[in-house]
Amino acid sequence: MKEGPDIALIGSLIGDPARANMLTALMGGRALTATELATHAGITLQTASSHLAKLEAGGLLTQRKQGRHRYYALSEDEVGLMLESIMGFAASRGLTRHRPGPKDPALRKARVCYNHLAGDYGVRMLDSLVAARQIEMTGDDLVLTDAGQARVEALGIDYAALKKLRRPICRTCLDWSERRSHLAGSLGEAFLTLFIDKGWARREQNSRAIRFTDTGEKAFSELFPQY
Amino acid sequence: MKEGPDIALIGSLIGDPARANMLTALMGGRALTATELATHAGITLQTASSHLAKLEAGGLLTQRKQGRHRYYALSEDEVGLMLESIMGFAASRGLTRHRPGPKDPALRKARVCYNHLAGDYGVRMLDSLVAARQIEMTGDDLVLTDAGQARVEALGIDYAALKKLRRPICRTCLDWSERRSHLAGSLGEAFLTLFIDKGWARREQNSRAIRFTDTGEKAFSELFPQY
DNA sequence: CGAATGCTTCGATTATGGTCGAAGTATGAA
DNA sequence: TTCATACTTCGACCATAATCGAAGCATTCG
Repeated sequence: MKEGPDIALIGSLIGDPARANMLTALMGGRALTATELATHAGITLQTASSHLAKLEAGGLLTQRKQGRHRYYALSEDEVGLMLESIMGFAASRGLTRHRPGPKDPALRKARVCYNHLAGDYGVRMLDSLVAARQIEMTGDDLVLTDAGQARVEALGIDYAALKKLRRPICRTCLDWSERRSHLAGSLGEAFLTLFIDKGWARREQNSRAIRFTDTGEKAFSELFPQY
Repeated sequence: MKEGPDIALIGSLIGDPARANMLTALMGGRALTATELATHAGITLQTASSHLAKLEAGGLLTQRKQGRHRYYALSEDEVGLMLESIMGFAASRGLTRHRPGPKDPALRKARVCYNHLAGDYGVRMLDSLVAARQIEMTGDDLVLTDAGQARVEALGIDYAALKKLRRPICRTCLDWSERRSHLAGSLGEAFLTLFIDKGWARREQNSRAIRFTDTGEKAFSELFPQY
């Protein structure tokens, strides 16, 4: 007669208002930091940390460590579907909810992320490289293909030198504004350096923004077309 | 920034182990009494009553008063779908659950329910009448059609006499074993009386069981074919 | 190397709510 | 009417867990 406690566990995870707000925020499909999620839930960072640990232990969330940030996202499509069905039923009996507002618009286009390009341009660059089969992306792992290596060398990047470094050449980095992956690692740094060296882009003062010149814009669009 | 609390409410309802066990038991699609649900949950009747009131207030359950019993069932298809998605996710990370065992086999086939036929035969009878468009069933309301009225009179039931009574002619009654509706009301009583008068069936001693004779079985199958 | 930021862990407080005993209500049976 | 069954309500107890302050760890920046 002993009934399994599993659906109760999932329910109780969703049942706390703070966690429910976090999950709702993550339903947008973008990864969020612990601090952001704490704000969404209206609780302190300590409490949020506890909740996030529970959600992760319950399999609802996955965590990506990114520098001193921790980005949380829904772990599987199934989690989203489950939440959607609950939200659908809940919506059918009352309360509506509103979407969180947009973010700072200035840095969304292009900015430096430690040492590589991030923002819309960063995401577009990686997307384009993957679409052109110059980088293979399986999950979070990036591998430069032979075609990619040739392309990189043709651009004047010293690939052999990159290989000698202990740092990974290709890494994914979760984008602050786009919340999708862009290219990090030594190759990502090399690309940004290239853009700046060529005079296509330059860093803003007292900001992480990257400003592309007109010729830079044009060259970037030719190098990394959008499909 | 105030996020709606609705999915948290639903989650917390599902999140309690006792309530989760009740909901799981109801996922079989059959209505269950408060006492049965208390047993499934492993709690006392008082506690179960409190839980059931909450689940009903949350819109997950509906209640049907039937004599001194209260039958509870999932309120909508959407509830079942929601629970199914949660169970699917929960199952994908661990515990399995087992189905509750079968019930007393003796009375399942046919028995008297106060004054009318219940059990498998009772359910089959109503199903057949509805399928033949002699009774229209909208929700819990039953209406005898013109064709149904003619059929009833052809069988020798005094429909005019039934109409004079204050009792409702057609009523649904939730079946103890089948947990689906069968025909109650004065017409239900008239049918059972007819079966007994014709010698097709008789009541068992000290039991609520109804035993059909061979000719009764045959006549019943002809009168109420299964589609 | 500090200093600052992002997050976790620990510990204590507090409150929500699950639980059951006892008593009360409603329905059916005798 | 009286008794039995099915269920609800009330009240009190108790355990779980949500919360936050303070301290600790990890990472980046200057």
